[in-house]
Amino acid sequence: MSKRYSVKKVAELSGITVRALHHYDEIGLLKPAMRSEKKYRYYDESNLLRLQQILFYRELDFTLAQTKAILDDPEFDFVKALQAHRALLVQRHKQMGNLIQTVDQTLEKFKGDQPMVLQDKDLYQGFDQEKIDRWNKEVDEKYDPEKVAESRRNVGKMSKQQFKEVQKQGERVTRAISEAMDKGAGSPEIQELIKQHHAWIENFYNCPADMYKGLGQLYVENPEFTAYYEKIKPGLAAFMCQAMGYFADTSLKAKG
Amino acid sequence: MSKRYSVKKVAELSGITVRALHHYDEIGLLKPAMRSEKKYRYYDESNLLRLQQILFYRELDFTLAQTKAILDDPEFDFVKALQAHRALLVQRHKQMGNLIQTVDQTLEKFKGDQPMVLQDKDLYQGFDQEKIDRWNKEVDEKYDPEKVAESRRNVGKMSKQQFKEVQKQGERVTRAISEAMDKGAGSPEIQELIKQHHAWIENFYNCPADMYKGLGQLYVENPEFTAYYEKIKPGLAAFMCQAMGYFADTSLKAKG
DNA sequence: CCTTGACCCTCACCCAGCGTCATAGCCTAT
DNA sequence: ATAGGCTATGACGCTGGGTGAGGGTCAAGG
Repeated sequence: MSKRYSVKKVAELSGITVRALHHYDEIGLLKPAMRSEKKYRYYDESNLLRLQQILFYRELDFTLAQTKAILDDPEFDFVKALQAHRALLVQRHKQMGNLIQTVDQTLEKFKGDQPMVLQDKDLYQGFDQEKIDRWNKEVDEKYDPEKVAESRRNVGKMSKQQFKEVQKQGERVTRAISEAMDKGAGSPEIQELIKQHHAWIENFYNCPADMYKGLGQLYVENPEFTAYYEKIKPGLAAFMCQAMGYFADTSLKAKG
Repeated sequence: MSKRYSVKKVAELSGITVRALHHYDEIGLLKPAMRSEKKYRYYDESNLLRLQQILFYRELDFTLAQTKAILDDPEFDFVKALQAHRALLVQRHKQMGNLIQTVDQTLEKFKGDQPMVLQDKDLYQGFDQEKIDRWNKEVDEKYDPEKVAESRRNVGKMSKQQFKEVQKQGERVTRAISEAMDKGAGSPEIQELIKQHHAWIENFYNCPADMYKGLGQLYVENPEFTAYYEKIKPGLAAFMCQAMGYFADTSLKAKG
């Protein structure tokens, strides 16, 4: 005998708009418990409970798709999801910090009332270079200095456009993997894609089984990587790790 | 005799895509120096220079419209724009910090492996309440305790839906003001809107000339407010301050 | 019983900042 | 001359809804 709530009521209770409720209905995130003959939406208490959770994740800046994934799959490890999301938030937090610093520096320069001409060609590079540096540092801490130097040499030799190109390839593979996650980490489809991923990695440095496995670990342990993969799809970081481990144990070890 | 650069060249040099260049052309942010007979775009060095600046503002998370405004209007005080934008970044930075904390707290709770049931109705309120608290605190520091208490009473008496409603009204007025900025702060159009704004403020507390003027000051001095208005339109914070001051000096003083 | 006003429905277009085709024209090197 | 690389425009896609338009529905009061 639970009460039924009209859209308006729910909107008032929750503080979101009627349109948003329509939207959530459209995308299947929150379907009303029932529809009247005349198509009126009526929600019940379980709907409200779910809405609470939706709003919780929304506040934390999850996308609606992520929220749906979390709520719809009871298997979904939401502690891990939160942890991964945390990494993403930390990344943004740092980035904001950096931007603020950049603004401050710029203001510093122009307080001395120079005319508005930005300092030469190097602006382009600044941010990319920084990312590369950080990446290098990460790798430093975890791997053989020889390999690292090799990677750095390879990256250094590439032109900006080559670099972009290679980067794009990587993204394509990653996206393909994210879209086939439901097949399972050990599936032939995924393993084929992982093979491509491994080949891609070898653009940068030779990467035998152990190292590849280690890289997979890095994806879940290191916030920067985790953030990158979680941004693409929730659970992807952990999934990559698993699939890479499998690949290393089967294909790579058999080969080497 | 400067060189001409094709879209592809420019894309490679700058690291953005050809599509983005098309887009910038469409919105008038970066028009190629010339077009061949067959509509091919050709850029020159001054275009590249401008593109540098565009990318600079882009990195800082300005919108393209803001960037356009800054670059197209040589009168535009870009130091002020940067300062205002800084406030916005700081706000986001803080918010990220808060979210991270929230995640941590949640994780803390669920480390003790309780089932996934969020703690009752209060989630809804949490964030709104917090915002209200902060707002109250701001006002505390600047104003007469009597007025503050009054405001708080009024706000407290409103139902959530009333509050939303009133908030929406305010947003409407603010947006109208932002869209008529070009008329000038002293223009009849703006002053009429400012009158509505003042009336809106008086939903919360009685607000005589001096206080209204002070509120305008707050808009440029206090990062939270500044961020709010700058998010709507760059320069809006300062503009509001000016228009409110004018209104206070003319209409309010004459009346009172 | 009828009207009024509040509420509900479904389209369907709008924002940013491009990505991603689709379809077609252009240019140049062999 | 033909291939393949570059170019153009146009149009739809994404996120999370906002903002109508145009029309049906429901409860209360006269």
